[in-house]
Amino acid sequence: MRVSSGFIPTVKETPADAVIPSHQLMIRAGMVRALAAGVYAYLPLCYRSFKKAMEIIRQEMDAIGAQELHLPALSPIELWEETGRVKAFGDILFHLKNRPLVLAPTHEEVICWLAKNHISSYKEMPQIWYQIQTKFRNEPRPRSGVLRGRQFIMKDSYSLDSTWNGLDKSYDLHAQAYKKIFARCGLNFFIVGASSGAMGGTGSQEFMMESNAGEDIIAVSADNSNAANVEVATSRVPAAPRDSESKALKEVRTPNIKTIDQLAEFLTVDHNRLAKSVVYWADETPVLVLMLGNDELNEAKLMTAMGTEVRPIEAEKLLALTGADGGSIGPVGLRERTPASAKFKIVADNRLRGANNLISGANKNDFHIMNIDLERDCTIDSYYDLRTINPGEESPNDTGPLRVVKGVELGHIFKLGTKYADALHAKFLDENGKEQPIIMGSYGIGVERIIACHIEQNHDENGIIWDKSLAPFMFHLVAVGTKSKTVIEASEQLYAAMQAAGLEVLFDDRTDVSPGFKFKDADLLGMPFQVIVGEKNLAQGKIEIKVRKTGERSFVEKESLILHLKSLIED
RNA sequence: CGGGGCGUAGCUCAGCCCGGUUAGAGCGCUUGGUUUGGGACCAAGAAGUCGCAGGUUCAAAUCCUGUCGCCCCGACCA
Repeated sequence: MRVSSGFIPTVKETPADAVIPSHQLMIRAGMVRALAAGVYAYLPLCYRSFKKAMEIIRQEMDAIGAQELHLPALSPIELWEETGRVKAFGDILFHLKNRPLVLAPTHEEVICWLAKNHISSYKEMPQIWYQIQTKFRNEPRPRSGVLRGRQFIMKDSYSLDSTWNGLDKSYDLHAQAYKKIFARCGLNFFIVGASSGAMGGTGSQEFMMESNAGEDIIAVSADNSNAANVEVATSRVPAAPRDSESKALKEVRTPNIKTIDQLAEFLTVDHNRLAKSVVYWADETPVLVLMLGNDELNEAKLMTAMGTEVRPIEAEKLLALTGADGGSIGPVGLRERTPASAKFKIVADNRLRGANNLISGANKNDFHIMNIDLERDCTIDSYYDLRTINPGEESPNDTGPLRVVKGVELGHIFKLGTKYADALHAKFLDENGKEQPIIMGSYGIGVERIIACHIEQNHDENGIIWDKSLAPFMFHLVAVGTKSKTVIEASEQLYAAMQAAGLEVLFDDRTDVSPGFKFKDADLLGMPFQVIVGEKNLAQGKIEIKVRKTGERSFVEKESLILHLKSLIED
């Protein structure tokens, strides 16, 4: 491809609307243009990279015996009514105005329809079907360039099995394939256990990449072997100590003490003697939550523990119920002094299980109670893991200290089970002639996210730095000094020779821009190797090669250039 | 859905508060000339219903109302 006649609209200035590096660079490098919020045109350079990523995906999917197919984007809304997903997706689902059709946000229903009509025996399974297609979701807030769009390219595959063991096998095949795919794309990823959300099903894992542009917060061990969403993450932290002797309760005056730190200092005690109280509503029930020291309550964990939505109690309401303000609440005597109708629940974090000689609020402003024994002096309804982990704490499987990072979800694999087959009556006859629902799995990868994440991870102040696996072109041939006939001739010859040798080359043959302009563009576009043809080097029979990633330059004899370039690809 | 910001030339933006020449700059584009190893220079040009609709006014890019679009934060996110 020649730059002079190609469509690569680069821009010097950083576009105002783009905030994250990948978005800025994809616009500056002439890869994408936004047509509407969350809707992008993928220009030639971009699409070449997409095709690279898709080809890697295809190879690895084919390798596990998956079969590629192509499904309609339009599907009858009736199909989605049957699985209850018109309601589940809500506003995310794009509806058509003049036909009872929807734009598919994913394809479980269509796969299930196919399976229902054509899979009737256990002998016909397992099957793995996949598609690499555009999906449509009316995201309430598209953002971060192509990372969250209203239409996007997704590799989605679906497994059909006759047994639960079969599903496990199909699922594991995908997990293995995904590891290979992301590794081949040069991405650092980690795997986190995930909730299945509205997809339903019995298990799922996410493939995440660490990135500041990410929307998920993940705790990951130093060696990336252990990762979990902070909403469920745990760490190794010691429990509060239990002394052999529980001392007698004692009320102490603690004037103007508002925080745990102030309290620890005022009473000169360690944090692990302090039980912090926070009060929430779980539906209409007030819940006193005890946390050790300065441990932060994790609302998502509380929600899971309570099995319902939770929200912090209002300050006035708390005062009205207990007669004390937030800083002075505690478990001792709480139920006695609050109206029975309130039905106060008291729960505590696991770190406090059975602890004694604790200090907590006295339910009286400016007073605390010392030497509380949670077993002797109050009734804890339940203990749960409720704390938010902190960076630096030891990971639960002893694989080093945890980091807390933002992550982008690159892929997600689900064991769906029989939810869809049940709803759409996709059944088969098993070995005993008994009718059973088909057991499904579904497995997605975001193609745009592979490219955008790669750019997020591989760029500098000058532009993109492509990995060889995803680069639109392996080589960027730059003719410097296009007034010189020798340069023009030599670069044209090289271009032809490189193409003949099957090398992917972008040829900057422009005669109307300065060398500096070409160099800036070459760095911006970020092909792995720049092959620079200049008059001075040419006079000595040499061609210059610049490695984009390192900036390292070398000079190669013109005659041996093609061989040399081939060796560069091999490394 | 809550909060904030922005819509003026292809791009980045000034002008708006405080209404009043013919609406500007830089980049890009066209033509001619000079340049050519890190986003060159000179000259001459083309390019805008100031997002849209209504209102106030002798007069609106500027003030008011509505509306549409875009970005950011939050909520949400198979």
